[in-house]
Amino acid sequence: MNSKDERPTKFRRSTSTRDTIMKAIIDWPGHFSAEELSGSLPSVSRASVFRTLAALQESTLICRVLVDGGTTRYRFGGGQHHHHLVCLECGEIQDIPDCDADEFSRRIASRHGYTIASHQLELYGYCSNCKTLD
Amino acid sequence: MNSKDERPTKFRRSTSTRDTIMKAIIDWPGHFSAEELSGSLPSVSRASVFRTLAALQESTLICRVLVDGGTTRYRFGGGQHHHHLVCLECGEIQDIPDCDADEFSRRIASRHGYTIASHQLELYGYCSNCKTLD
DNA sequence: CATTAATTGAGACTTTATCTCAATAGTGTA
DNA sequence: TACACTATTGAGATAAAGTCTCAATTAATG
Ligand SMILES: [Zn+2]
Ligand SMILES: [Zn+2]
Ligand SMILES: [Zn+2]
Ligand SMILES: [Zn+2]
Repeated sequence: MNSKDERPTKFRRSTSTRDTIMKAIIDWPGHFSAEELSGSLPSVSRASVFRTLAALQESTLICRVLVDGGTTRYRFGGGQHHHHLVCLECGEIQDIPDCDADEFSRRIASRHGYTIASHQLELYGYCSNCKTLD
Repeated sequence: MNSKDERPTKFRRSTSTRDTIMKAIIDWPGHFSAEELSGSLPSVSRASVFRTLAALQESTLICRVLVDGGTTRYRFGGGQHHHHLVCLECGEIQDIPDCDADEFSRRIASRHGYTIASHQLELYGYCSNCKTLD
């Protein structure tokens, strides 16, 4: 699936509700919570927002960012596998396009007898702005 | 902090409540949810279990495992930084003692102007048992 | 247009976690 | 040991996050 195809396999019909949600996600500046997204779309039910968010995560159209402390935020994923850099001070989230995990994965997989299907990596730290303050 | 010191800096007094919780965590076979831990300790309040769990995560005495799909499980961390291998079929969770993230971290850090403080990596796949079934 | 099944909305419900605050109990000092 | 001080706890209220139900709506197909 490429990033222009806004309909994951799971969806069998295209609907205006989902168009509305997708547009909001793509246009959202930065990251958002499910609740924030839902709140910004009064014409769409909460259930639909959660359903769409869940379905989109199966593709890489949406990525879930695990903010330190356990809160979950989302952002448009652009259709590319990637990881995140989260600033612990200001909360900024940057995408990291490179992924080095494959070789590591293979080594671990053979050592533990696993077949690796996916992985999740998040880096936490301080952005250039925040590390010069305090 | 080493794994024998069962009192993170955040705690200023040692209490029997926390001793009870720590013992349950150390003795727990495998991973558990906050609710399961709390349920197994009727003499300890839920709030104390959550408070202790949160405090212990600041050290590596407890590690939080992010199970695919968003559920959170915990396990005794042994005081060592490590990652996890989660079986998507049976839910088994293995610790991965090696961590290759440092070099990757440094490269990303300089490229994005970040100072990296920590990271989280989880691998998802199928254990040797489950991959032969189905 | 009619049929069929996917999708939706509204709200109840569940799960997970945090908060409040009075009561309890460590810890250091006398 | 007794006292003062304050960290910690318990119980329950509350909040946050996500799921579920089901009748009504709507896309797709012919
Ligand atoms: Zn991303
Ligand atoms: Zn990766
Ligand atoms: Zn672990
Ligand atoms: Zn690591």
